[in-house]
Amino acid sequence: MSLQERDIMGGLAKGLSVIETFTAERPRQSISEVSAACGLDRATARRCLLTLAHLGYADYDGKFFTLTPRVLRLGTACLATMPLPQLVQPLLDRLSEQLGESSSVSILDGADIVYVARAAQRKVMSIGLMPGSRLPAYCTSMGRVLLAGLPEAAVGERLSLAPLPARTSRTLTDPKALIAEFARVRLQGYAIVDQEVELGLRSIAVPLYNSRGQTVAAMNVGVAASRTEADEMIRLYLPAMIGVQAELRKLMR
Amino acid sequence: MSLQERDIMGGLAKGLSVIETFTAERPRQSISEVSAACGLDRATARRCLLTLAHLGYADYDGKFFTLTPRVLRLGTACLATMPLPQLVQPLLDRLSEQLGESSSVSILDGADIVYVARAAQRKVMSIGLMPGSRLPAYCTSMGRVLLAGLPEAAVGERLSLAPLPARTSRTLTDPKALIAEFARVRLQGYAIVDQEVELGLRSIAVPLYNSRGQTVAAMNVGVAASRTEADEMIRLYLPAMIGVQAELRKLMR
DNA sequence: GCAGTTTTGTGCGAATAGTCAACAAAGTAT
DNA sequence: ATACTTTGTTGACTATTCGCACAAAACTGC
Repeated sequence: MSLQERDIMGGLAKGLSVIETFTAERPRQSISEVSAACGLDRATARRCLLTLAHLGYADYDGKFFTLTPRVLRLGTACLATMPLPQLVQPLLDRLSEQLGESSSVSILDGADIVYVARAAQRKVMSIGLMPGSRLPAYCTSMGRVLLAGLPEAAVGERLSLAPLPARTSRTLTDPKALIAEFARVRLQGYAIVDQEVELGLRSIAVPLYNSRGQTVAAMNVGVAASRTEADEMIRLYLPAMIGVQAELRKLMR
Repeated sequence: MSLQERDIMGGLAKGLSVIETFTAERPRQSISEVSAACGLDRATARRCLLTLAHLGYADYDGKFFTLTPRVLRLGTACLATMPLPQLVQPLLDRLSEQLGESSSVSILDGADIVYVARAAQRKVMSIGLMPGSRLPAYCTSMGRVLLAGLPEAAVGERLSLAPLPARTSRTLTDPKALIAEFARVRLQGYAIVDQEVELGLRSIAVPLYNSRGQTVAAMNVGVAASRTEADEMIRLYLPAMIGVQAELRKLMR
């Protein structure tokens, strides 16, 4: 065993990767499917699944395994440890009501943004968003604000973690163009994304800082493209967003 | 090792229990704290935590461990496998808008209800609710509907899993009274809870069935006590809720 | 019905993790 | 300053788990 990996528990790592193989496309999996999905030996995958079932994290009908709501405790254990959601939720509710549009807060995880708080005002997106939901960072306004706050080397690394599909005809997918856009976002202090995630949806985002000036999250306002032009968004939404940004900066550690 | 526990992986079980020791009250924990919280040897807890850190599920500053957003992938892996949230969300949005009040869907996990979908209309509760949030089943309208759908033996077991604190002066806490209330709920097909979770909050819930008639979830409408009397809720909200119940029944497998 | 294919379950040796105890380091109280 | 507690780390020994190979069972297509 290698020097630095002396204290790594293989069983735990394998079990967690087994949980992550369950997705919307594969909600019910047999032992072989799981084994193939995460590259484990069938015997090992079987033991992981039986362990999960024994602990109440999975159900087993003799053939297929499914995850149980108990798994949600793991995720909420994490959300609960974050002070950010509780702190921003009231500010977010007020902002959203004031502007009459949906507003969200997200943080970065790998190449994704993860929603941690949301105040929905009217339904704009076809996909349902809720705390814990994920979207790729490169094509979202919050993602661009968060990536713009990272050192350039780290950005390249994150972009290489996942493919950059063109979600709509307007999606920026060229890494160079994206890096240039991040530089622009860093300078102007906000990001606007115009129907790059989904046609008909525009979004503007600003970074959220803690009291030490570190970027800890991003906040956005999303609006139907038919309601507001892209350049109008700056005038209509940005001032109120900057206000929340300043308020939260005082509250965060 | 015993016969049925031959295929249980201790490392996985221990690692998951380590994740669950992180709560809002203990967001940052040292090795010893984790060790004490889940009854593991310090050496074992250390290896679990180092493994989690190595895999990106935790951060380590040399002294304290914190969970990272990556842990959320585990929980959302589960939410994503459930067809229910996607199916009910549009119905819930419509119902909520129609009635002008917040509406939610939840399922049972142990002695808790877990929110899986929510359409917020106005802020009634002091605590923020979102998909993944938990409340004790015994004192919530959705919890009572769900418990009423279980065999009586199972109900007693679930109630004994956790204490039954009186969250307000009106909370039912006597197990016998609760069992009687469940019987009433079962007969009438809905549950009303009047300020037992939180003062100022009333809620009415109905079970949601699949096409085979099994109870798979519960749906509620919550309202400020000052806006609607308890007996008014039946007339104002129940008919629309029954409509959604019938509609969903056709959609669910 | 039967052979071929896929999937699941089970020993066994090799490798790994868990326990316990000792030790070192840091903080606390006296 | 010294003794005492608490905490993190390491090593040795034991027990358990991993992954391979094989056996059994289920599912295919003829």
